[in-house]
Amino acid sequence: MTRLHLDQFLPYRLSVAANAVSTRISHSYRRRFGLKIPEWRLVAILAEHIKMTPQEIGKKGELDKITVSRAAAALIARGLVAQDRNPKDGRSHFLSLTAEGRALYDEIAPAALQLEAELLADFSAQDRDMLAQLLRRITLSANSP
Amino acid sequence: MTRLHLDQFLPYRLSVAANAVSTRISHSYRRRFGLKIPEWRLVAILAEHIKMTPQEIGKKGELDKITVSRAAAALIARGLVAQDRNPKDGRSHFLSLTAEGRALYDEIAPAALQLEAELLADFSAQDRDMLAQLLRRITLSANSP
DNA sequence: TCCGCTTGGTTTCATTTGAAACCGATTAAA
DNA sequence: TTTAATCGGTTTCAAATGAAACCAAGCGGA
Repeated sequence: MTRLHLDQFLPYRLSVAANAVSTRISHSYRRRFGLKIPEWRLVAILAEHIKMTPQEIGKKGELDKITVSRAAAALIARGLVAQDRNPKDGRSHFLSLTAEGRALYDEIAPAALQLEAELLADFSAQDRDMLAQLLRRITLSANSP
Repeated sequence: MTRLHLDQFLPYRLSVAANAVSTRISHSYRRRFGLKIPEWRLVAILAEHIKMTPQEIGKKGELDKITVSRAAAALIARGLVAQDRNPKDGRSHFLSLTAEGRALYDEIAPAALQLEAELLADFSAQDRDMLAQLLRRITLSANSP
């Protein structure tokens, strides 16, 4: 039987990599824009979709409903996100970026891309595609019980 | 300028993948062996190294000293890990697995490998190597500046 | 229509996490 | 030596997270 070596154990390597990237990034977002990761995700999703219910956002961004709720509350408090009534369903509501939210996004997006570019600085285009694809497969695999 | 699409944004994909794998795994460890991830890491490291100071463990396993300290305390309380004085330095001490800790490890290791095998079920050997290598590079890259 | 069941979202509470303060032991400098 | 700075590790405190309870609003069958 193959012995277990932590160094070569996928869940370990994955966790270490994600952690390294995520702390690097989150410090940057936090410091420069006052956003936590879920808040940033929510902004990014709304920037791509105009108008969404919390539930749709959660599904799209792999955030649970508690997280979405809290991130939205924080962003609304800062005037970056607005809430509309959902005429179809009184329990729910739509979220969207305000002009101010959009402006912040327009400022963050290039910074985010820049940071990604730094991380991937010495990856070829093939490497990048490969990595993206492998991560997607792992995600599927981990989610399919 | 390339637009930002969350779906294709590396930090996002990486975080989603790591999260999926990690929640899957941590539930399993927790339920079956009563271990949290850092505790499991500590056990795995001690299984490979016999005797180590908390500091060495932290370096080896990418755990900060607080985390190591707490994991060790929990494991010692359960009788899975023992503490020896470090004759060279009175501030520090050595940690090692007890017989009981070793026995637990011998039970977990195959389960961990099994779980990894499931996650990687439809990955070729090349895919696995590629993934491992890419993750390592990303980690370095994120930690470097 | 009424009543129980589900559903979207929020709140509460307990647990986890990380930063900074802390403590005793060691080293370096005077 | 004595004293100051540093270092390994632990503790404390505040913030972040997740599970479960909760609250309306909608749904569905009698």
